[in-house]
Amino acid sequence: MRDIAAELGIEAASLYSHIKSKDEILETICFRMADELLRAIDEVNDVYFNAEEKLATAIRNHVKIVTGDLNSSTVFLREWRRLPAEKLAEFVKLRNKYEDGFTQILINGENENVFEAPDKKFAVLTILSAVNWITEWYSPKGNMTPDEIAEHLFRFITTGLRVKITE
Amino acid sequence: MRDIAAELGIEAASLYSHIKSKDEILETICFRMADELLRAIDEVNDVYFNAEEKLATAIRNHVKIVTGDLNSSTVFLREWRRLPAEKLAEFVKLRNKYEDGFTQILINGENENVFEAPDKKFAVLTILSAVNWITEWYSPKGNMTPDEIAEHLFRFITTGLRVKITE
DNA sequence: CGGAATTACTAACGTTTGTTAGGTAAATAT
DNA sequence: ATATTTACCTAACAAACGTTAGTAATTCCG
Repeated sequence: MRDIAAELGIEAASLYSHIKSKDEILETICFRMADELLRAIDEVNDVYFNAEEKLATAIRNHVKIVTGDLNSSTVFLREWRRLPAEKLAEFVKLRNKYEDGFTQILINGENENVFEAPDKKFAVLTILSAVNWITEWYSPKGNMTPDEIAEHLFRFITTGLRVKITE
Repeated sequence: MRDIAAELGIEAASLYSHIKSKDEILETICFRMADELLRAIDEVNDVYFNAEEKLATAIRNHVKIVTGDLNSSTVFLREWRRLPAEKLAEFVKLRNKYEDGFTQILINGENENVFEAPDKKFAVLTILSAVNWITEWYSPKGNMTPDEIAEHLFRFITTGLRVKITE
C-alpha cells in the first residue's frame, strides 16, 4: 500500500479515502479482467460459426485484453490465489467457464474436421499458457503489435513449427 | 518462515540452525533448478544431431525437471523476481542462456528444413510458456505421466491443432 | 464568500515478518 | 562417563505492513 501510494504521490493512509481495502483492489482487478475475458469468449461462441475464425478471434481478444493493461494483467495472472476464500472460489468458477469457452471452439473444430485435439483440456491449457505468457515478455515498445502477436500465436497453435509441405 | 517451520514441526527460529536466511532458500531453489535445466539443454545440443530429436528431448527434460519437484518448480517460476539484485542479474543471464539453447535447436531445424520459425524468440518463448505452465495444472495424481505430457507438448508444438491432411 | 464535501495529512495501532541471542535438551564423539 | 556438537526452544527485536481515527487542506457549490 505504501508502494502504491508512493506511485501516486500520496500517503498510504490516504488511499483509504478512495478504496475500502487492499483486498478490494485485488478483487476489482481480478473480476474486472475475468468478466472482460468471459464476455469476449461468449461473444466469439455466439457470433462466429467457423471454428478457425472463432479461435483466431478468441486469441486476438485475449491478447488485446492482456496487452491493453499489462499491470492489471500481471496482477490478475500472478496474484489471483491471494483472493479471500469466498472470492477465490467464485473466481475459479469464472476461469473454468473461460476454459470451457475454448473447449467449445475445439469441439466445433473437430466437428468441422479442421482441428484435432483428442485431449481438449490439455490443448486448451496449452493455448492459455501461450496467451498468458505474454505478460512475461511483451512490451509496448517491442517490435510486435498485439494483433501481430495474436496472428503469430494463432499460426503457432494451429500449424506448429513443422515446415508446411503443401507450401 | 513460520509457515515453513510449521510444515516441519519446529519453530521458525529453529530454521536458522540449518539455513542462513530466507533469501538463501530462494537462491538455492532458483539456481539449482536453473543449473539443472541448463545442463539438460547443453547436453541436448551437444549429443543430438537431428533437430526434431533435440526438441523432443529438450521438452522431455524440461517436463521431467518441472514435474520432478513441483514445489521447487513453482517457487522457481513465480518467485525468481524476488532474488536480491545481484543474484537476480546472474539468474537472468542463466535464463537467457537456456532460451539460447532452444533457439539453437530451432536454427538447426531450419537448416534441416524441418522447422519454420522466422521469429525464433517468439517461438522459443511460446514453447517455454507451454512447458512452464505445467506447474499451473499438473498433478502427480493426474492421468498423464510426465513423459506423456512431454509427448503431447511436442506434438502440439510441432504440428499444432490442425487436422493433418497427409494422415 | 461561506459552508459542505472531498481529499490528504499525521499519528498511531495491532499484526506480521525475518531474524538474533541465549539457554536447554538431545545426539554424537571420545 | 564426559565433553562436544547439534538442534530446538523461548523470548525478543526491529522493520514492515494494512488500516483506523482525528485533523487539516483543498475543492466544489449555492
